[in-house]
Amino acid sequence: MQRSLKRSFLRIFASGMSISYQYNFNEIESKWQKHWKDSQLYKVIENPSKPKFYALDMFPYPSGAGLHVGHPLGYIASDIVSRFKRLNGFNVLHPMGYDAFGLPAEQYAIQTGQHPAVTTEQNILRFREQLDKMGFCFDWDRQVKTCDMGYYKWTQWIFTLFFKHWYNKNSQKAEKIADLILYFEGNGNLDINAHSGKATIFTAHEWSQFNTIQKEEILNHYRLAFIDETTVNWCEVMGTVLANEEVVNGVSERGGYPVVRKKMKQWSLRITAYADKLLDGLDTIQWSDSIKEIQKNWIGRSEGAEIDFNIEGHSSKIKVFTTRPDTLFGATFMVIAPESELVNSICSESQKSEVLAYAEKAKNRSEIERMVDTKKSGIFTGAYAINPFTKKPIPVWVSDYVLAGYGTGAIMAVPAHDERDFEFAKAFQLDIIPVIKPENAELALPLNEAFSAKDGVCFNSEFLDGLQVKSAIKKAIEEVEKLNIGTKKVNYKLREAGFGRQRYWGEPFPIVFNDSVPQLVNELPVELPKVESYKPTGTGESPLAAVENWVNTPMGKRETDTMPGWAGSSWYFLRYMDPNNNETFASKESLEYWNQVDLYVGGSEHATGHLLYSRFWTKFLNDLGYISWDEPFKRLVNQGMIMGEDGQKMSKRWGNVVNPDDVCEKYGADTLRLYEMFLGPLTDSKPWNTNGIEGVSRFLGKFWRLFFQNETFTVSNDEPSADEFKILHKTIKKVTEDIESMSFNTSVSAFMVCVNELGTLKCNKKAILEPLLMLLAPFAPHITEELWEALGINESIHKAEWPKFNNEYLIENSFNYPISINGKTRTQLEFPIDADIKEIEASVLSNEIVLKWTNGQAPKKVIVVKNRIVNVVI
RNA sequence: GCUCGGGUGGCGGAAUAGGUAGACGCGCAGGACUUAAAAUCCUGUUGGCAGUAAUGCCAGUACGGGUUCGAUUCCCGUCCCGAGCACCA
Repeated sequence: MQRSLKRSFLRIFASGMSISYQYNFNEIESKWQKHWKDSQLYKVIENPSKPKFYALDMFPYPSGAGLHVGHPLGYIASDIVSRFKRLNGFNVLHPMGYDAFGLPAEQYAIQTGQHPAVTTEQNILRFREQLDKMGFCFDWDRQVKTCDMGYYKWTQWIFTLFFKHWYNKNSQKAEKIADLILYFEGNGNLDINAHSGKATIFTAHEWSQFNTIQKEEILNHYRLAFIDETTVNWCEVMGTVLANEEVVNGVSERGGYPVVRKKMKQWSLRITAYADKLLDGLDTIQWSDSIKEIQKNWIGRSEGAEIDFNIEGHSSKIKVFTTRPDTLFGATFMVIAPESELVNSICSESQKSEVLAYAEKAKNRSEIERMVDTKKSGIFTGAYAINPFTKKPIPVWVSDYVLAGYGTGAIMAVPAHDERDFEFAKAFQLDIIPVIKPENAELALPLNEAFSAKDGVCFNSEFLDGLQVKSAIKKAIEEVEKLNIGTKKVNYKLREAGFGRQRYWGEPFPIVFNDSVPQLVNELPVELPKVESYKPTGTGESPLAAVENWVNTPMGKRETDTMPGWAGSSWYFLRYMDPNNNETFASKESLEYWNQVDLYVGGSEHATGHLLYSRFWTKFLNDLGYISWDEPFKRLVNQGMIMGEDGQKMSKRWGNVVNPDDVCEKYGADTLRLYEMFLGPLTDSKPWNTNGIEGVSRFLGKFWRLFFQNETFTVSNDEPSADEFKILHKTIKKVTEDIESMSFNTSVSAFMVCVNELGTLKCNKKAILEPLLMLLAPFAPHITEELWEALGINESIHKAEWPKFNNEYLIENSFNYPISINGKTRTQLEFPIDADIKEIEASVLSNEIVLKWTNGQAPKKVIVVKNRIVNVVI
């Protein structure tokens, strides 16, 4: 009695108001959200005395549907890391904004006539309201919206940089077009090693004779932003060009109208200049293997040779790309793409009408037809090429299995060693001559499939006979180069990035045309004008084309296409560093301080779009010296999808959408945050489970009640016991490690274990609960702040210092060994931590359960792994 | 077809420099408190067999092999699921 009276109890009343035994999360959360906002707790300013950490979420497109519980998953994870880093002494940049240009807002405008700016703003307000309820530590002063003029001014500015630069393969850098022109004036272009289009060779004198239009045509081949003839998805019924995602299975997503491929002139960015850098850079960043793999495949680098084939009776040649020059002796025919210019020029008179008819039909084949019908089709041109090694004439065919856009649009066909060529040869009874066989075996002839393996030996191949494929490739290229008919060559699947959209709701180009010569507009921004109608013009031009007083300027006619959705998102991570700067896209100092994004969280669906383009723009800006690094995102984590309770994708269509507002209302934001983390590993897809949230909700209730006795807030100043310290430090260790490895589900579990154990011990000691509050603060910022205040601490818990882990509390003096017989655990025995192995062995062998198994026999072997396990082999 | 992931209780998932499989939570069953309910707390919960019970034995991490004293973890083969690419020469 005397002792218990002597125990000192602290009874603390937060700011004169007693803290309720009931955990009123709604009250607590709105109280602190307001408080944090008023006190600008999350305001971030550059502070060179502190190390920085940049945690970024992929900014959302503000759709009309609002957020469902799947959207904030990644935001919660990055929020936890941000808060954790801040508590560990980092100055953390954790911003949010909106990817606000795009199709859905425009579609909505077409239907309702409401200006996209208006509906976008409404949607943003709704998003903001939802985000605010979840207690994120975003610095909203740094918000960016890609559709703001103050933002897209700089998107346009970056475009002007692309326009004003070319890629020099010698320096491996983008350089000024102005300098290139100076060079042309003095030297022509013979010695320029550029990543460019097909520019013809000219001398300095010839250059001086070209007129402005001719000069621009040439420069267009060099510019990194250039006008290109590209294939677009044209929907005749809708009278508009469609984006790839608007075309599903060859028909328009809306209405299901047929879509054809149509050539059109539009802006492109010369991303292929950066193909190698984009590939090599992957080795320097911490991204998931799958995303790296997707980008690798997308870039699709392959090494081989380009070889010219003479055509009998023609002066022109057929240039082909092949990765297997070692099989040249087996090339028995050639195939050119239907789009190839050679189709018309080489085919014999007798074949002409048939060939042209085939080519025409193949060119217009829709995607859907191509997908359904993979049988080989083709037609003989009547022309023969000469195999440069065998000197034999081989027929030239046209077929749509050869793609115009890859390599040279023509191939040498080696049916014996390529499956597609084999199929074609079978269909049209063409010669199949094997030239590679397995190392220690003969090929079974006649072949019933192509032998395409790359580990084999050449035969039937004169000077290549007996060589392994790898060395034969080398030798064949040497020979081709000696004969002056070809050269070593690297090819990429990566296409130039189409940069024009025939749409209204996007960034206007800072371009006017004067006699078809594009010129930069110097005054930025070029403002997006208001229009009467958002409907497609039917001509394939954007609705801007109808705004005559905007299109026609004293300088010339404006470009009426707008930039694609990915323009604004390719550099937004830089703007957050200095979002309100009117002088430059971001100041040198802020760029240098915040530097690369340390952690980027977002969906994997952007693997070949946004994530590739951002890397491209970063490398380009690095070339120009605007930024000092050449990869934007050091570490990338792709959160998984949260599916509906029925296991299907969460969507209005299935009626399985869970709204985070409702969850916050019913359980509180802290519970929502904790539950989303507890569901499973961040990167996995997993279904939502309404029952599951109860468990997390109960946990927070238990946690809250640790601070109460007899329904009164009561925390003791007593010194904790060894057990209590052990529980705390075990949790510090686990949670710290788990946050670093982004294993949030297991840290929530560690909290539950900790609270269960402290509950059993009825521990209410300040020395334990105070550090525990800090551990939980990144996950559940409101409840911890409330209890922190109740402990009488004035400064916010989110400005505190992360608890230090002390291993001494975890040191045990004994270990409970699992004792197994033949690998199966049969009992357990406790031994001192430093017990002698011999003693353990002797003691184990005399144990009665072990004796039962050994049955008096001496064991074959006894394995003792110190402080791990004992295994007795009998 | 090719490439990359992944298959663990009724469910979400823990545990891999090889060392007690199923942490934590849900669900379910039983119990305490209550006139009752809610809330809260306690106990049990991989399957099979045996036993009144404590408990014991057998099987078990998609399937079949292998390496090892010991395999969810490493190796080989098969099946299934998911994602990406898809005539790229």
